[in-house]
Amino acid sequence: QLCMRYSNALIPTLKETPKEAETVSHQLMMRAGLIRRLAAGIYEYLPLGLRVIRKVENIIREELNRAGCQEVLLPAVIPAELWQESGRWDFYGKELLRLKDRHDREYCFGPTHEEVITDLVRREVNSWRQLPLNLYQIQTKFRDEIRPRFGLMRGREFIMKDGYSFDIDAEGMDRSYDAMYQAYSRIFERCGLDFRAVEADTGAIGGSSSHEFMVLAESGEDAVFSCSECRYAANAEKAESKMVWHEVVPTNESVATVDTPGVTTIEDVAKFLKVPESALIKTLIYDTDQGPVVVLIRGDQTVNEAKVRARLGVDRFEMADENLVREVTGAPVGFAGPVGLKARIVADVSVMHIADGVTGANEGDKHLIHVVPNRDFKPEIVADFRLVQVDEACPRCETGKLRVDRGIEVGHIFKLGLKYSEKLGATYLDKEGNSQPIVMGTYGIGVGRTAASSIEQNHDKDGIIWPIGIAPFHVNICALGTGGEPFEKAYAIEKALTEQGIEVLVDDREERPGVKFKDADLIGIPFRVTVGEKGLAEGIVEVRDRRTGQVDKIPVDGAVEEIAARVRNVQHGRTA
RNA sequence: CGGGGUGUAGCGCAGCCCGGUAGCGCGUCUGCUUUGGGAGCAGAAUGUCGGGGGUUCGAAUCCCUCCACCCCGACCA
Repeated sequence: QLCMRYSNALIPTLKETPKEAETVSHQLMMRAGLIRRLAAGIYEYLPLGLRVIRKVENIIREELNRAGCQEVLLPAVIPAELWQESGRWDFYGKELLRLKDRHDREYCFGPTHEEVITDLVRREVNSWRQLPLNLYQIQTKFRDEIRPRFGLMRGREFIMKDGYSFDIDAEGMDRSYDAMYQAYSRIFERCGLDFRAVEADTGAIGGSSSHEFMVLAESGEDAVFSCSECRYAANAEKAESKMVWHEVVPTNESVATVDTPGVTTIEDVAKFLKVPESALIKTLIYDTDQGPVVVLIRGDQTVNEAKVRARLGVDRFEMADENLVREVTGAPVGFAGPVGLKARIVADVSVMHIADGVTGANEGDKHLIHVVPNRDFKPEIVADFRLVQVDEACPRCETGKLRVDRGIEVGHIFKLGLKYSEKLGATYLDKEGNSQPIVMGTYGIGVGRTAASSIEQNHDKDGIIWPIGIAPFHVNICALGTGGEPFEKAYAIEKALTEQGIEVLVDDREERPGVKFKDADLIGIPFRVTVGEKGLAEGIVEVRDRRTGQVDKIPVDGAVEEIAARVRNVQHGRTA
């Protein structure tokens, strides 16, 4: 639908900001009449909002189809058996919306579709000749989030593009992954977003790589670390930094016990014993599905639980409660240490560079001093388990420092490997006739979130400033007055522009000019064309650029060509 | 799930402490005037005061309870 008349369109703009809306994108989506809320995290898409959503979807379709992907549409309601087969029925938790039909058979409303697509592929794909294959869909998902917020940014029901690649081997998967990386970059560019592809944590699956596409915005829920000099970027869970370790000479003194009555925190112990926090060996007890694990890190550093989780390959990983701490260490919380501890111990690299350490004695109100790693205790694993901090050195280049920004995750690509194909038995016959597991990748884009993050990046005090690629219309014609020549002229321009494939909203309401201008700014269509009696008397109409605010008077004759040219210019990335 | 908060007209809010039968601004409708940045005047409509229960002669207001929503936290393939 190329054109719309405002007078009979449902565009319920609001002068005031609904109090439920906290972030700019949520506020403006409400005020511009794009969405309305039905329940927590569940929204209605109104005509303008839907148009934006469809624009994003179509950009996704074009780029994915160009990259050789095929669109499918899978069911939203999925039988429990498939999820039980993959093991996620028990694992996914409360986020999974579970349903029962009239026969009491169990289903879930799909939050993601690895199971369904893998099931389809295992039934329909048998030969290496059918691979590689890359299938995607654009569909409504449901995740029963603990706390939905920020409008479309974190809804429970949301529209997502999810895609899956199937290859004969890891090299093929890498190629598919790279193709998606490129396609995603083009998609977000066309959506007019300032984004970064950052390295992401691969979770307990381990080994494979993953990137998140983050839109930089103040309101972002995720931290993005990036290098000031090179292209390194990673999310907080994955980020590494280059630490400089000084050569240390371990103390010759043997371990000694000191009384530290009631002194339990790192800060207090350091103060009490008059040593820097970096001399302490912080000892944290975790409860995991592999049993208790003791994690050591230097006192001035913070454990990155995601790194430990990934390295150990555990699924459940939480801080031990008081009872478990006592069970493992024999002491109350605050006096744990690795020396003589009969437990599974892993350590961050930082610990191994402590020359003369202090740690808990596994006995109430006592600490140990002169502790030397590898002499007094030996961790099972030494690795990078540290949460990086701003201004630390970039792990990739020599010169850069890490900075941190807020980001909104709009896309995620992930090398799955064999996880689902093995669980569900998705195999193919290779050239030698041997059965091989299919190697998979999974790729997602939050469609509504992409639209919302565009608003976060493109707005001013008056409203939204849509990038032309996802704007609900290209041109907003404000016909001033209540009819007569301005309206006739506006309709004529509308018709001519429409014939050239340009999308036009004509504001033909019986409203004063100010009202139309305010709404035009709010809605944020890239070009506003004002057709009024005054202008027509001079033989001109006005074209206003929403982003720059610049107004140009152009002759009525030839106005259509001029407007069309400006739209094309912006569409092709040239400044008007 | 823990902590905090809010539910009164389509939207934003006052009234609640100190019970007396519901109000303001915007929006909506009608008429007249107006018409280049959210008009003016006149008139009008609109509420189970989130639901249920209780106290009371009388409850938006006090008490109990349930629900919804928002914020912070923990959680998040």
